[in-house]
Amino acid sequence: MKSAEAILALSALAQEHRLALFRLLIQAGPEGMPAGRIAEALGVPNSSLSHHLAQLAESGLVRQRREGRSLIYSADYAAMDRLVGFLMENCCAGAACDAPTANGKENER
Amino acid sequence: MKSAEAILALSALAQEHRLALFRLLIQAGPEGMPAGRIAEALGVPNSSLSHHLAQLAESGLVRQRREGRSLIYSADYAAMDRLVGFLMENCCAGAACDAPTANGKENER
DNA sequence: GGGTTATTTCGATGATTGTCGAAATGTGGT
DNA sequence: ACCACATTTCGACAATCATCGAAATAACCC
Repeated sequence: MKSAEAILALSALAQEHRLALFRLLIQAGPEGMPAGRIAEALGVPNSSLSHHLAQLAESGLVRQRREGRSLIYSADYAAMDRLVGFLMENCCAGAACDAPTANGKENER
Repeated sequence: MKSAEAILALSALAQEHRLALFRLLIQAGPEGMPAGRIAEALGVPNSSLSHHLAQLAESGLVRQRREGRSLIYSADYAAMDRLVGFLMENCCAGAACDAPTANGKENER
C-alpha cells in the first residue's frame, strides 16, 4: 500500500457520518446493506449520504454492487487489513512488540 | 473508545506529513525521537511540524515527554490498538471472520 | 544575567471539505 | 411508453484545515 492510498482511506474514516457508516457495514457483514437502509439508519439525507458512500468506495474500504434498483454497499475487510498493516509497518524497528496487525492472526513480521 | 476520539485519531493520521510522522515514530520504537530530528527527517519547517505533532499528541496516538531541551515524541501502541478495536467492533455481527484485530493476537471476539 | 539551542504559539492566507435541495439517472413493473 | 422507486450528480455556501515566517517560551551553560 502506498501512502496516498492510506491517506485516502484514513480521510474516508475521519468523519462522523462516514465512520458510523463504515462501522455499520463492518457489523452488517459481507452481504452489506442498500444505500436507502443506511441513510435511514444514520438519519442523513440521501444526497449527503451518497457523497459519503462514494468517498468510502473511492478509498477502497467499501465495495458497491447493484441488486435490482438498489445499490448494496459492504465493507472490504481485506482493505482494512492492508491499511492497518501499512500503519504498523516495521513496527519497533522489527523487534517483537505488541503492535496491531491487520488480520487477527499472529504477528509474523 | 468513543466515536469522537476515533475521529480525532483518524483525522490526525489522514494527512501526508502526519501519516509519515506517525509511521516514523512507530518504527522508532518506544524511545521515540526529538522534534528536531523528526522535522529534519521529514523536511518540514519547524512551525508546521510542531502543529502536526500537537495534533497527533492531542489525538492520543503520540506521547510527548521532555528530555533536557528536547521534546521527545513517541507512538502510543496501545492507543492504536484501541482505535483498530473500535473500527472492527462487532465485526460480521459477531460471527468469526478475518477482521483485523488491534493487537496481533488471536481474534477473541 | 546574557547567550545559545530547541521548540511552540500566533496570525494571516489559500485550499479543501461537508451539507443538502433540486434536477438527473438508472431500474423494474404494467 | 409511462410511472414509481432508488440513488446519484450538480452547484453553491459555510466551515474547517494546512502552511510558514516571526515572535514568544523553555532549558541549559557560563
